[in-house]
This record gives sequence, structure tokens and C-alpha cells, in this order.
Amino acid sequence: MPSESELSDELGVSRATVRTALAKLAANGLILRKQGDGTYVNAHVREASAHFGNLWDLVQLIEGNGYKPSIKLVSVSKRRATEKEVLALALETGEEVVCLRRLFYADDQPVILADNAIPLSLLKEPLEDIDGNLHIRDIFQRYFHQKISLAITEIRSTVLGADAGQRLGVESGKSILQLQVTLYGRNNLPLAVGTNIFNDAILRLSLVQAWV
Amino acid sequence: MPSESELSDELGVSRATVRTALAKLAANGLILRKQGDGTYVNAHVREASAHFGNLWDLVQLIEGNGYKPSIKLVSVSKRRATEKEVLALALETGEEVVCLRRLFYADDQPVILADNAIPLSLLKEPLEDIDGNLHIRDIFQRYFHQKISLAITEIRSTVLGADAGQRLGVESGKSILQLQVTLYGRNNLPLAVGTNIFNDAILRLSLVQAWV
DNA sequence: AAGTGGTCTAGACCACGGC
DNA sequence: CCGTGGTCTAGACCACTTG
Repeated sequence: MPSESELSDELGVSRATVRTALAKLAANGLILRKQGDGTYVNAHVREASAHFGNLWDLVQLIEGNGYKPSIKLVSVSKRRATEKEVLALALETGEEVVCLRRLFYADDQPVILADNAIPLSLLKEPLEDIDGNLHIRDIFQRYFHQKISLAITEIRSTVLGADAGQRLGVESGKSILQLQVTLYGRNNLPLAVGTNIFNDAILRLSLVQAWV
Repeated sequence: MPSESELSDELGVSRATVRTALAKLAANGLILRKQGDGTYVNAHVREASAHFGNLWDLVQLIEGNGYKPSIKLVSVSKRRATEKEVLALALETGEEVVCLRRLFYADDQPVILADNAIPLSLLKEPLEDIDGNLHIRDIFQRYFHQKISLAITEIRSTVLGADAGQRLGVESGKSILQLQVTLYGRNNLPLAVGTNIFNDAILRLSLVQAWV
């Protein structure tokens, strides 16, 4: 790529401005910077599906694999929080959670079964209004009036159960990926916990890391 | 945290300098920045094991789980590259690769079985000299005179084979994580492909993503 | 309204890599 | 040696959040 000074001349901005822009690209692994040498575009990025560590953004994950993503709501309900959920979501025992079960498709093929539990106390709109086909980001914005600011994803290997197997159209008993996600809001409080059963026979889960 | 202006005053540096420092922390999810509000330390980071997307750095991964890491060389040899390796490493058919098989321990418990294949043509020192207990970064620096600049890791779920099961002290047939890593050098050419069998019953593989 | 982080300028010097 | 990116300064204004 052109050097920083060339870019700042051509674009009519200061070098500092060019640098902050390039820094963002570099942070996502899109370009590689080498002191004393130059800046290069990262030709290997296309090989990865989750460029920016967006493990929790299932829509992007499917797109990154070159498929057209779509979401289908399986069920929405409310129930008492389990002990695990009480712990993870910082609830009082006996509090209720909203349960979203959704199925993600890649080109009309089911690939991810996503279960989410969200504290009922955060819900700002009627439960029945929830449009389960939306992006999780928009669901939180619209019905919970919350913004997601942090996600922690734990990746596990597990054996596919009968129920999930049927939903995904895969014989149960197979080895499959499980992404356990905890989402946090702007106030640093937990918004949701989720379990995503991920058919890694169809979708690749690959990450880039650019070295300093 | 103190505001940028406070920090720049206290530390006697310009605000721009403070900003670049904070930007690095934010990129790794260690702090959260909110325009119009302030900068906050991310208390949830400690829940993650691989903060910086370092999926290929197994030593850091083990440390992140709170264990003391150690490496034991199982075998080092050379052989013809497989077809897959020819493709992934951009070799000619029939070229040879150096094969490193290593076992990673967490507090003296085997947790990761790592197989690496590196083009023999890159080797700059005698094969026998290789110290398999070193960090992969140092192995490349010392014996191949190469620096790792990019890594792409693909995460899969698989069934544990008999051989790997024995090495890891786990009964074979279990569901387990497989990390397939491709390392690239400064010149953007592939340095190595690796398959890491990862016992996720002991080690957690968790990642943070800070939202913008 | 006051304070925060986000963006930007126009300079300067340093550390590194390739030739 | 020269050009590259890395670091740094001392200002300025804007966008946003909170009280």
C-alpha cells in the first residue's frame, strides 16, 4: 500500500489521521504493517470466517462462510431462571427469564440452534411483540432498550443431543461445537446467556490473528 | 478510570500519547471506553482465557486458564508432505516437511497434543538441534530464522482417536476440540500447518470481544 | 452546562528494514 | 543511506452523556 505520508498528501489529511484509520484496519487483520518496510494488505483474511472476533454474531459468521443467513424463531417463552442463569445473570433466586430459541440458516440449511435467556426484568415491551427473526443486537435495542458492549464466548466440543440433532437435521450422537455466550450491556451488567449449537460440518469457525 | 486529560497531566505526556496507550488496552478488551461518559476497566476480562485472539499461542492459553504450562517434545522427524500440506504450505509435490509432535501440560497434566508440519526448505539449522520444548515463536526464530506475522485458526469438534487419547490420558471416542492453525511469516508465505488436539474438559477456550 | 471521549492538524524525532 | 512505520507534542473542535 502507499506509505502514510503519501496517503496523507493524496487525501489531504494529516498523517495522524491516516494512522488512526490504518490502525483500525490493522486491528482487524485486514492489513499488515511492518516498521521500516511498509503496509501490506492481508491476502489471507478471506480464508477466515470470523475476522473481528465476532463469535457471538452468528449472522456475520454465516455470511463470512459465504452463505445467505436467515433466522427462524422456534419459540419464545418465560420461565424461572435456572441456578446457572441466576449466577451468570446476577439475578435473585426465583426471578424469571425470557427464553428465545432460534434456528439460523445458511442458504436455507439449518446450521445453528441458538438458545438465549434474558432477565425478564430488563424487558421493556410486551413479550408477544418480540420479533425473533431480528439480529440479536436489534432485539436488545428494540425490546430491552439496551446496547451490547461486551461478549465472552466459550467454545466447547460436545455430543449432539436428540432434540438439537433433529432441529439441525443431523443424526444425534455426532461431535459438534457449542458456543456459550454471555453478553454484557453498557453498564457492565450481564444481559443474556446463550448456548449455540454450531454445525461445524457445514460452517467453518476460523479466526485471524495478526501479529504485532 | 481517570479521564484522558487527567492522565496526560499526571503522567506529563500529551493527550495523544495517552490515547494511543488506551486504544491498545481497549483493542484487547481490557478497558471499555464510552464517549461522553468515561473509561472503565473491564472486570469481565478475567473470565476469558484467550484475550487477544491468541488461539495459536498454546502457552498463553494454558496460562490464561491459571495453570503452569510446560512443553514436552514427543518426536521430531522429516517426511514427504501430504497433499493437504503441499496445498496449504505452497510446496512442490514431493517436497519434505519437518514434523514436530509436542505435548503441552497444564500443571503436569497433559492437555494439548500439537502436531506441526514445516517445510524442510525453511530449516536453517540441523534437524537434530531443534529444542522441542521452546515456544513455537522461538523455534521459528532460532532454527528457521523466521518471524510469525499472522495466524489463522480453524476450530472444529472431533472425536478423540486412540493414539491422541492415550497421549492425553483420556478415553478415546470422546468429543474434543481440534484447532487447525496455519502460520504465516513476514513475507506472507505459509510457515507451518498444525493440528492441536485440545482437551476442553480441562482447559476452557474463551474469548472476549469488546463492542465499539 | 460541563466534562467525557472521538477526531484532527502540523509539526518533530526515533527504530527499523531494505538496498 | 533512505524511506518506512512508531512515538510524541500542543494545540483545536466536535459528538456524546450526565447531572
